[in-house]
Amino acid sequence: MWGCVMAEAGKEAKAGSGPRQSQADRRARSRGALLEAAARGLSKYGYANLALAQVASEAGYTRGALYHLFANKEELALAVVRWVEETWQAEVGQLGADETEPVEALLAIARRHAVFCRQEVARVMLVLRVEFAEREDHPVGRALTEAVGRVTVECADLIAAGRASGSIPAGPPPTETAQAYLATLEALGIELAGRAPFDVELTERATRGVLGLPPATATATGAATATEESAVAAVGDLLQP
Amino acid sequence: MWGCVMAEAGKEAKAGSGPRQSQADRRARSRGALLEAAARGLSKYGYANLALAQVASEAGYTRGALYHLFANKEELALAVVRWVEETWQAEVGQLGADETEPVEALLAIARRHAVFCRQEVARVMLVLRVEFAEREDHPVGRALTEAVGRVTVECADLIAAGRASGSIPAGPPPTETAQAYLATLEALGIELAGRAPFDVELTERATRGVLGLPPATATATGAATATEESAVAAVGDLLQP
DNA sequence: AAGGTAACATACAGGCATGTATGTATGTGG
DNA sequence: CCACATACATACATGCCTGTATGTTACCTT
Repeated sequence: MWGCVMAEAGKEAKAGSGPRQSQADRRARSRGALLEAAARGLSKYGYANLALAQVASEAGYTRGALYHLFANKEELALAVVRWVEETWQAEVGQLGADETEPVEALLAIARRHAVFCRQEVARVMLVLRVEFAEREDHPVGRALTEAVGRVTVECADLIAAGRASGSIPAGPPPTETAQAYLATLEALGIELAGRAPFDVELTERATRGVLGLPPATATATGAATATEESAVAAVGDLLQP
Repeated sequence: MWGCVMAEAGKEAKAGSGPRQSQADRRARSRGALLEAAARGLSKYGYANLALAQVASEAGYTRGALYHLFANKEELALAVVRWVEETWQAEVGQLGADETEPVEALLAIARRHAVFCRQEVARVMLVLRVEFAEREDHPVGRALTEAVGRVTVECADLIAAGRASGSIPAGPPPTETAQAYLATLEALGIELAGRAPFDVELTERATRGVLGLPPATATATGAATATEESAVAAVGDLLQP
């Protein structure tokens, strides 16, 4: 939902479409441009190193606009976190409910996540999580741990269901396995971002390993990724660097 | 070599052993205590959020001592990076040369790395790498990319050798596979730190997956980890939190 | 034991970024 | 068309942290 707003919110959108525009439009455009610039800045420099003057500048504004749209630096970061979380949930996490088989859901999430990470904004969550992992006193840290906690529970449930149905072999407790699954996803997504098509391939390999599944046969892998690739191609177009 | 110095360099070491101590001893102790405090601080707060006053305070000194032992904040961080890298190489990476079989070397490295990560200082590399990944203009960023690059080459060579000998199945290029292998190690080490024994178990699972190996049989895993555990137990004692 | 030097502690100066207060232009409603 | 609110820009105040300069204590040499 936010994606479309963000996608068209660029530098030229400010003075481009016409001299007459409603206040709500101006506000939405400005907010979107600033959010996107903040997301890029956060993924590049992290929270502490992020200078709000540069964020506003890259969005085509000054700090005045930023402090008019967001209460402070913290609120800006929280808004970015919420936006990325919603986008991820809509583009990737949703598959957890769609697929009927838990194993297929977990593998589909893994593949889509790898594609999702081809956008540079995917780094935001990792960067902030690393920066605030040991600092849960900070509101941003709390928001992140809560967000990750929700996803972890979903994946743990999928793992437990898969084990109950026999499609996933036994192993460490579901929570720890889910944490390992998500950590692997995150790390590989970042590390191999843009190195298509190996990002998807290696992500699936690692995922299968964590879940205790044997390596996929060449034909099965090819078919699965091929069908996923086409369905997933549009994800990368939401935010083109 | 540095490890022993660091291990005995605590707050009480300053005034404990006796009023008479050589200048070199004082310098080494102070440097060690400051390095350890800096490593803890970096892993908790990152580089930008690290206040040198707090580092010095936690080590039992003031900023004056710190600036006497290290030229500036940057040099301090670089010293921490070098120290962690040397420690890792001695305790974990060395296995790459010891083991004769490439596969066994890679799996041994993975297991030992999981144990290595039970120390909180292991987070330092990840934290700094995330903070400086997109900023190679910074000397700390360069030092990190160089350090990671060296390890990546070693692992890529091991993977290539294993594939040549047939013990590792074919897959993505050795460099990308090595990157995925190391990223997985790093992420799981951090995420599962302290969750023994699942950290080792899940790390080995993910590693086998990345390399394209089938899941280890229960007996093989137990035996391997059992022998490793005993040989590796001492590693965690180098720096007890 | 006394001068000298190294190991620190304390005090001072400067920069950079956040947050706020004020000013200006553009849309909005009667 | 005019009062008003909203969207922004500019200017100011504040705080924290780095880096340096100076002072004090402990050790080393002869």
